[in-house]
Amino acid sequence: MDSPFLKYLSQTVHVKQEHLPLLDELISRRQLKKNDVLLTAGQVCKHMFFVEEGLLRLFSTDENGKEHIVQFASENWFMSERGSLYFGTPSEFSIDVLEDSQLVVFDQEFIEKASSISAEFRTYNEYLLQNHIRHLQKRINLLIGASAEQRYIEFINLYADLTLRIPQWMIASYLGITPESLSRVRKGLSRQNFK
Amino acid sequence: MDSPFLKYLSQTVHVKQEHLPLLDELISRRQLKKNDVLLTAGQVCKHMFFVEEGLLRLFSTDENGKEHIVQFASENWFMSERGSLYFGTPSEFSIDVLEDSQLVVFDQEFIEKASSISAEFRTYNEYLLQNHIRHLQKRINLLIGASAEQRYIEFINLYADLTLRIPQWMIASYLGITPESLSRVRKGLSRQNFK
DNA sequence: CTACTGCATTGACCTATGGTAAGAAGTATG
DNA sequence: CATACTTCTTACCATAGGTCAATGCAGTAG
Repeated sequence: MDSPFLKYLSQTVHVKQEHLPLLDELISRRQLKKNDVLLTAGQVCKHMFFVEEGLLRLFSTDENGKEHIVQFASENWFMSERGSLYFGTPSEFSIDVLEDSQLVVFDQEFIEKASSISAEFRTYNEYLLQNHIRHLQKRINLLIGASAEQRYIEFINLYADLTLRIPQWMIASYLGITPESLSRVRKGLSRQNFK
Repeated sequence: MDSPFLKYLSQTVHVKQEHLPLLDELISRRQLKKNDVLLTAGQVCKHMFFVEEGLLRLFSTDENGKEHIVQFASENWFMSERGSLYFGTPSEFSIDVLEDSQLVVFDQEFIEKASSISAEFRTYNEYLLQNHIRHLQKRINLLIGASAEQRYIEFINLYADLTLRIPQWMIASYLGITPESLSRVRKGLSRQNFK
């Protein structure tokens, strides 16, 4: 009964003990394998996921079939295509599984119910939205103003743990460059005794 | 009494008539001139602005003194550095005035009070956050996956009105390219009979 | 009218990053 | 163990976009 999600709700979201069982009733869990697909572009996203264990990615596929990674989510992160979930419109993005994963699954209705049950949950949900905006804005600022090398350095500072779990070509995709370019960037950094 | 802001609250946010005077009491207005500065990077952002008339921009300045524009706001748009406003941390970004403007000014406390006075306001505020995220994500997707030309075409489709009011070098800055490059992109498009 | 200022354009040249192809190393699979 | 696959790297060339400098063209202050 002491799942990572309940622990997170209790310790991080500060949901009161008495409310935990009420929320626990409303969620379900899924066990997924590497390469499983959770959302395909064109579908409406009906769920939000909380990663208890594993790793997910949110990405788009362009007209040439190239994938562009918008977001990763590992342990204790939420993942969804919020635009599609909230507005009920088809998603431009897909979500799939990079490592065998254990997920908590819920929907928009859960968020509303949980917000009315627990004021702390409501507050935390707004915190998540605000934080997400801050993060995306910072990333845009890097994309319009910084070199591939600077962006890579930012990435490994921010996601040191993920850097080891994610193949480099996916990091390149997240940074908006090709795997070959990232390889060259890394070579350049290693020549400068970086790391 | 029929200010653009109250009209917006009533018609777009769907705040009830009886709540309008309560909210109106809590705001103030400012009249600003082109080039006035509303927020300087390094300061904590204390306000959110609603543009009744005029045009604002949110931008960063990099170590070489180059400006990178993150966002514009014209009539009936809200502008703030939400990260700094919500978290109380110093802003990486600045806000200034591109055209003589009339603004409604309020703070985070207003948002909370207004949310408790008017359920419609609370709902709309969450809508704004969700919409902002959707918009930023889309922009990131373009920055990591699309050419300067594609991004420019997206921009003028989305902001046809602004395209005429904003100097091209600022549009270039928003797109993450130089003014010279934008000029060449435009030349290329005109050769293809674009527009 | 003249001078000044800011913006857009253009050309010549340069640099960062992309495209392609190949090989090396590691890892999964039968 | 053998094979196939994925990832990473490297080399070579191509290209988008950056840099710098010059020009032209308003708008506007004197």
